[in-house]
Amino acid sequence: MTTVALIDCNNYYVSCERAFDASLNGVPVVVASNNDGCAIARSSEAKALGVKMGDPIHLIRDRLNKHGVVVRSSNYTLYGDMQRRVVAAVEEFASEVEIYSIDETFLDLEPFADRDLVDHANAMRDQVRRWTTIPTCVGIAPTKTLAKLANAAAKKNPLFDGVADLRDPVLRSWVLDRFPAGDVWGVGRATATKLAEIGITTAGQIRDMQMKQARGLGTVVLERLVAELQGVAASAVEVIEPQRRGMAVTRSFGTPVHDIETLMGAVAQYAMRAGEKLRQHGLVAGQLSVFFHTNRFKAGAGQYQGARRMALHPMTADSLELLAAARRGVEAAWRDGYAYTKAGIMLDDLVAAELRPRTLFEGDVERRDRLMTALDEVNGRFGKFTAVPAAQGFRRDWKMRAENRSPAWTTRIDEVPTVRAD
DNA sequence: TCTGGGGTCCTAGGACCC
DNA sequence: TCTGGGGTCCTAGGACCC
Repeated sequence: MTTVALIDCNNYYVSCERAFDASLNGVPVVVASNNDGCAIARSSEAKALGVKMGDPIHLIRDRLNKHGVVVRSSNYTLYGDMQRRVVAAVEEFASEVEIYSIDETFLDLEPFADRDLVDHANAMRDQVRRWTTIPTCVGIAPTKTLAKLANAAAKKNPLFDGVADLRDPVLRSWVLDRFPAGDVWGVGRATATKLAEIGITTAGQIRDMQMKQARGLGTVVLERLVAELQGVAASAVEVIEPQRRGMAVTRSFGTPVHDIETLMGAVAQYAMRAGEKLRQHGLVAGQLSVFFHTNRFKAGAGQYQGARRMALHPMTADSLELLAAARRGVEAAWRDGYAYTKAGIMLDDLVAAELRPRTLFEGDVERRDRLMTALDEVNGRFGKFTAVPAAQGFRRDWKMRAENRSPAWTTRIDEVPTVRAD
């Protein structure tokens, strides 16, 4: 038997915004996705007003205004930096820590299993609060899937007061019988529908499925899920970050793009950013895909999706090589006469830079490496886009909207909060 | 005017091989 | 006229996650 906990930050992006702006406390707050498109985080007050995850901001604008909901553009630099602090606050409470997402961390609590784990979890929550101000909930159970479920129960049911320890089988069954099948981690819309067709609507019923039935209805994924709900771990708390398989830089445009030069400018910026990400992770890529498409939500408008995949040999993390490949892809896939609203670059076949296969005719790789290092340093020190290739252009009409972005409170010296005594 | 941006894993089916 | 029985690898697409 293992003992797993999941600690999850409440309304994470909103809580990060509130950490540096007390005026947001007690009022409804929504954090919008890139381009100020959708609601991706909501304070409890905003949830109470009926704002749903993924609601398009422009469709609910009136309601937001009427209730005085504060809308913040997303500030991922801030959220990423705050995550580091949360993880640091949590580490001493577990033997192993797996960062699962920007606001969730799995903990191996096996060595602490004979303590009162509710007390243990509350001490951990206090520490996170003190270090970051961020409120959290904790779920404890024998497997990760059950810990996820326990966490959801801790959040939803006031009875638990923020910490649900479901190691006790009787309590666990009680919760599972009342937990909607579609809310179980790993059960999405398609699977929920299939389950409902055979009368399965609770987590308890999924747990009681025959393995063969689970396999037949879904795939091995559902089979594993049944095992996890039965308390048999199908996945462990993983400390080591797995090798990444792919990487992407994609953005919607603030205004539609009609000409290839402007599109190239956007794609050039994404290529530069993709190279930077590769180098940060010490990786090289073997394949680059570029795509661009029209607004699929717009009925009646001409629709087109352009995409090309280019092999990169030698494998590379050189932004200028990525840029050249992306340009060739755009040229090949371009079609006049459409209003493009989104483009992106995806990298595949990722390999650690030091394991990169060598080829003949590579050119002066070291010199280019030094150029890229210099580029990263300049842009790191003086801000993004200080040094850019001419192809990126100087006008960025297409750039995304972020009208209510909070400052980089914790990561840029010129934007740290100041306190005045007057 | 207007709907995010990342990721992972699994399966089916085609191409190709002996 | 006859037309096996395995393999592997790759890709596209679906489903799911935050």
